[in-house]
Amino acid sequence: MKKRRGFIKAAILHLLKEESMHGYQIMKELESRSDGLYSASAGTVYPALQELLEKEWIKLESDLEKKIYFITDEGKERLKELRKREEGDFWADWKERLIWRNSEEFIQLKTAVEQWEEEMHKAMKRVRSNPESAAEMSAFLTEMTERLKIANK
Amino acid sequence: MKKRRGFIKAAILHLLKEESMHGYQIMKELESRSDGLYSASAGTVYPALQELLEKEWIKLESDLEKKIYFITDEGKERLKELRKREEGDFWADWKERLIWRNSEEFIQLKTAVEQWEEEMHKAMKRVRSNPESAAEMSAFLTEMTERLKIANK
DNA sequence: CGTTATATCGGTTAAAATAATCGATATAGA
DNA sequence: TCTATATCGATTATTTTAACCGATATAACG
Repeated sequence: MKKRRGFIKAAILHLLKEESMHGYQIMKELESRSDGLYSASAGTVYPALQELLEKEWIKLESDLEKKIYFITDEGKERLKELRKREEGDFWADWKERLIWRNSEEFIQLKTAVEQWEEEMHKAMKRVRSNPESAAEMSAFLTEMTERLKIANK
Repeated sequence: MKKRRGFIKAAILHLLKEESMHGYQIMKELESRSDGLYSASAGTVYPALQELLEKEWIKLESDLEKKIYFITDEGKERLKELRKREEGDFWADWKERLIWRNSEEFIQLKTAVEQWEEEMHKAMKRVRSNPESAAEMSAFLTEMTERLKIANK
């Protein structure tokens, strides 16, 4: 479950499989399990809870002032299907991804890629209005590709 | 009108503004106006004609064995709106784009970009599984970006 | 005041869906 | 062979969608 879409709903199902919880508790638990690397926003959790309710994968315990959510049998089945599709430990894998995404190395790399792409965009525009520069650009990219190939070995 | 979607329909409207035509004639005219750089496929033209008919931007002349399409007043209005949005000569601009896209320079550049992107994809996977190499990758990209900035001046 | 608890909003981003186009193929008539 | 019409499924590019983010709000309790 590496994709952004649906991840929070999967995470909620995992948590509720362990024990019933308040929405706020879910938010806090996600933050806790990520060692603070992820702050779940209410804007993410509550709509996800709403959708899981509509699907009846989770339900609310009755007659309480505070909303406690629990997982249904249908929700457990869905979760089982998710587990089939993904190997490894859900939480550990997630944390590993978060650690990477919050690392200094990743942040620098991301910035470098963005800057590169911006400059590439300008270069493509330049080539479009000045086609003579295309050959130079091809040569440059070919050289860079070769260097990267060596590094990729 | 640089986008792929809708271009053929705009081109058909332009042609029919000049004179009524058969579908096949439209195909041939497009090929002719591009000096053979573009071969309009029937798979493109006939569905486009069908859609323009449904919108009643064009109509069929009546009682003929062979289908001759002509532009309606509504079609002329739509064409006028298109003209407002784009400066320059429709056909000349198109041909210029085709010449560029069929040029040796463009083809080489496109290949170079594709190969670069493929190698970048591998590099990103490598970094993901070996985060120590991220700093090296960032440095590489930063160097490339600087070189490209100089060329973009 | 901070924490627990619930909720909504609009903008951004990433993913999904859509459909235009391509290229191949077919039929028919001269 | 050329003129003329049409369809198909895969690929590609574009558009649409909606999940998520971050901000904000309300309320109750200690």
